[in-house]
Amino acid sequence: MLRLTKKADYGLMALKYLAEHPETPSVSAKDIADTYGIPAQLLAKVLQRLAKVGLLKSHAGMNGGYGLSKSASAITAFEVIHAIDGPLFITSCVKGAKSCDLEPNCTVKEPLARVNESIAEVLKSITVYDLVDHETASSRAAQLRQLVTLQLTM
Amino acid sequence: MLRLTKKADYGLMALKYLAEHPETPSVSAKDIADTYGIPAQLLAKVLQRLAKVGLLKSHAGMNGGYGLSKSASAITAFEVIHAIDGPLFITSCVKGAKSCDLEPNCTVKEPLARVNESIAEVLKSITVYDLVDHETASSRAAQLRQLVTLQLTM
DNA sequence: GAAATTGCGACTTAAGTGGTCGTATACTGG
DNA sequence: CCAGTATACGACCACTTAAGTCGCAATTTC
Repeated sequence: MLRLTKKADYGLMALKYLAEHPETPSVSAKDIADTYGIPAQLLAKVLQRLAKVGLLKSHAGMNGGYGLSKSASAITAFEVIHAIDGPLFITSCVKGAKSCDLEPNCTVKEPLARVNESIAEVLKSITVYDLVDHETASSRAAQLRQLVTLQLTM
Repeated sequence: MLRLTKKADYGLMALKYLAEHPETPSVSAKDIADTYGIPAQLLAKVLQRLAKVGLLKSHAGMNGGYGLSKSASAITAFEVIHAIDGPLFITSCVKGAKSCDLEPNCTVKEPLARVNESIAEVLKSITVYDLVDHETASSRAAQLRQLVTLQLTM
């Protein structure tokens, strides 16, 4: 399967929304949730986590809400996903510190760790800015160039 | 999270095992399961799926079992994962044909589809042969070179 | 002080994964 | 041709995780 959680989706959508509306300094979770038709309370929790790790700045009270705490181009998809879903491991055995408990030779783990790295680098190369629709060939090319560089220095 | 299922892990481990033991033309699911201490019946089902899509050839009866149906270097991790876990989608909304039902602007979907592509290419660049431990710098370099090429032609 | 909004924990429900069981089928060797 | 070994396959259960809800406290604005 290898899929993102909906929470991560929601988080990315919200960040994209904020990046697209720089004129409004603070948008409430409810406003964003209504825009996309997603559960407000669930989105609220997602945004709270993003605020907790410093990707968003929050403001309680009337006309409060959330705003990007830094430039959209400085926020990577990796940061967002990591903040919401925790560290990503492609292999199911490697969880935190404890390695494959009973199986001495989960021999596939080590090679797949490198695949994991590659995927992480891909996600690190995508920023919230990239999600916004200035889908030009140039931005795409720059993105790929960066990816290649990262792969080679891995 | 973004993790593989254990079934996929098992499948890759089994294929690696078969690649490491070319002298035995046919190995039973039970033998492989015992080697790694994984549930035999579960592995059996995994291998049955791999046989069904043609990655393995199976042989019932005494001294029966499974064998690679083609060279280890011709079997990609992508094929294996796809056969076991089905198509991989990084976004949770895009499932099969039906797109985001109620949400008209799941605006993140399209950019992430490209990320999905990249990940698929990474997995396609890893073969069962690569999983076997001839962990030399040269094989690693070749692998990266291939990856870069794929990314650039995406 | 009332309304709006974040912050946070507990809870419920739905879905997916991991694993087991039973049975049918196919092949091998004595 | 029979017994043993193995694949093939569907149904089923248990457990974990994800999705979503509820309730309440704290904070800010008007």
